Amino acid sequence: MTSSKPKVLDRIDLTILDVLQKNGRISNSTLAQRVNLSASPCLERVKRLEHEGYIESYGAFLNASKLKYGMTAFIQVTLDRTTADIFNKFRAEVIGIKQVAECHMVAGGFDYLVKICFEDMAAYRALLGTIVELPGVSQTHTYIVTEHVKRHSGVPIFD
Amino acid sequence: MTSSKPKVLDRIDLTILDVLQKNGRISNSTLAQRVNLSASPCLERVKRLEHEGYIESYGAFLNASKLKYGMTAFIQVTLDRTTADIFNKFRAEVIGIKQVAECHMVAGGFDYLVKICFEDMAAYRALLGTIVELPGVSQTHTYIVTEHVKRHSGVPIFD
DNA sequence: TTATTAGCCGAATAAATTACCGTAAAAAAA
DNA sequence: TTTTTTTACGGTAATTTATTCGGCTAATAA
Repeated sequence: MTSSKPKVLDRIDLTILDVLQKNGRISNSTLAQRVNLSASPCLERVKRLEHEGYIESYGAFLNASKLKYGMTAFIQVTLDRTTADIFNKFRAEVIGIKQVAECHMVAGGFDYLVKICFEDMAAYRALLGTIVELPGVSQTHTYIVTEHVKRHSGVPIFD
Repeated sequence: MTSSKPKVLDRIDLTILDVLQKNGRISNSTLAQRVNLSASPCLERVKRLEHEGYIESYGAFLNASKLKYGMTAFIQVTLDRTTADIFNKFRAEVIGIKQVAECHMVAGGFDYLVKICFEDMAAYRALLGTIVELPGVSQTHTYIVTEHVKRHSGVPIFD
């Protein structure tokens, strides 16, 4: 037997996830203090949480405004035919657009909700032109974001 | 003179941002190799990028499905009166809801676009009930996410 | 009870972080 | 052009951290 049992996460595991989600670059020794463990079992738990897939990756949150991507918009996209082929082509191409921060297929009125980031209205027009030309796109509607009320709040750990 | 000049980011700075955005927990020494610097000037640059606000924070991306928040939806929210007071109250309360992953004020048809995560439809109903009761809410429309085509792609660094 | 397992601590060592200094190249001033 | 100043680099060394390993303890199962 190689696989380990699907152990339930205890309070310490959850605290580790909560801390790492908010401070991905904390040192293991500091993390250990936070959860009242010594360094070795703490590191063991972090490794386990990574290997079991609870932690998918680590990243840095950058200031988009300082990097010329200070504006955000959501574009509702409707495709003209809902065949698997059309969907696949659209997906493949939209993923390749760097300014597309997110793209979700949705139920409830249109097909895709695309979140984009860009510098100014000129960049927006160019980007919209690109998206309108994607395979199968029949109509779009844009909502420009005027204020970020809440952003990258992670997964709720302690309710 | 205490403040430093607003230096333009060079290729090395941009590479550092690009790498950290995708791998927030990389060690400084490995990062230094990637950008062909020794450890000390590399660390200096990272610290500078943090202090100048290019890097806002670091985080871990968790697997929401394994943590009982596998479903996502976007809720369009319209408020009944558009006074500053109503907006402020709504903002203050929506921020406090843990399952609200994002909330954006938007122009183009309704007032707020709220992204929520939840476990199942029972949890969704409870959450929608909470949101409908928030100060000033007059109507909502929900789009359930059926597929994540693209997620947490960061800010484009190299176009 | 006894064996087994899981999970912890602490020590030892390897590695990384971080501050400091000397140097060289580039920029600014003379 | 020459000198001065600034900037950014690399190397070194002290400190801190990561990581491995052995052994202890408590809970569980036989």
